[in-house]
Amino acid sequence: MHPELDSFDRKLLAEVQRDAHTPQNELGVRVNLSTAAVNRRLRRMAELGVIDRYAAIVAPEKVGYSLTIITMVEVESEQIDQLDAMKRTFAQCPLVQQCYYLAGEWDFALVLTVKDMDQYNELTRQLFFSNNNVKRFKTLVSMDRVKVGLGVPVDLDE
Amino acid sequence: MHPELDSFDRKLLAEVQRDAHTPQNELGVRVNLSTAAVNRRLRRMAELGVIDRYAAIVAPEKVGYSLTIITMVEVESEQIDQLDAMKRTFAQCPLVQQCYYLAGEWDFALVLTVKDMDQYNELTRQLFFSNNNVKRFKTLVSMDRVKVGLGVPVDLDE
DNA sequence: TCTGAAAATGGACCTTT
DNA sequence: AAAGGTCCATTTTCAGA
Repeated sequence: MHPELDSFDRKLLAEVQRDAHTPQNELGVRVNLSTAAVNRRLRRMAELGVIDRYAAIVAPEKVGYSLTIITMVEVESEQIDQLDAMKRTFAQCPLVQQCYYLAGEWDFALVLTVKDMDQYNELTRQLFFSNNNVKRFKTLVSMDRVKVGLGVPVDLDE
Repeated sequence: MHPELDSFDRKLLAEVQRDAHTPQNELGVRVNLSTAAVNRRLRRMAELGVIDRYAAIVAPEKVGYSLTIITMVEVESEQIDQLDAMKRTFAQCPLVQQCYYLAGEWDFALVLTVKDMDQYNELTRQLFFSNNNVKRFKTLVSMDRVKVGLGVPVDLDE
């Protein structure tokens, strides 16, 4: 089902999720592999899509986006095309960092980065009030981004 | 307050958040700067902490973590040391991708990646049931990761 | 795994504003 | 001074034997 990843691959994944700028020879000494082997394995995992991409992680507060907000959204209609339209709207908005479509009471959870409450207020009009498929929404203000990342666990044993 | 970022810096940030593997000479032609200037600016932003780090983004479903769950947690006591202990617990758990400490009804929102419901069930025991500072928690199952990222908007104008 | 070529990074130095 | 550009040394990546 999944591509075969052996224990070397998984160790590499763990390293490279933490810091993608570690040179491959250094990775080699850490996982006990030659530079070339590291290179081949990383390339392979990128081709397989296991490694989706490499990205710079920017500290939001350093660029003026110091407010993180989580918004729960309930929709009026769950018709596919309505939902798809909403998903597209949310996905396209640069202030929406993350959007999950949920089972249960709430239909969407959004993680938003904004400069301040004013900006959130405006966003609120744009995304929710002016969208007549939004039945209600609930705003949760983050006081502390305790842990933020996209790290996927890798089972180093097994 | 924030470090000064001019329009070149912001363009670079946008590029590099999307794909950190673009070579600096290519970045140079895109933003109209020499390779050396690109290099200096990226390094400076890394030193300033604007660029927190570079990371490989792994596709969770490709490594067997195909379930994303959002859990809301309400605590019993909001004493600082109790809270800190919880924050540490959550932050340390590899299955916890993200953890936000919230104002209002719920105290924490967690974004979790797990293999399946069994694993979530077990995690639930470990993190919530066996923690007597957890008053209650609510599980929201994600059916679609509509948008997932840590991208911070950069104001290309201004 | 080793070796070497090609590419990318990063520093020195000079020039422009 | 502050920042850009060019050129060069070093480091890193990556393919072939």
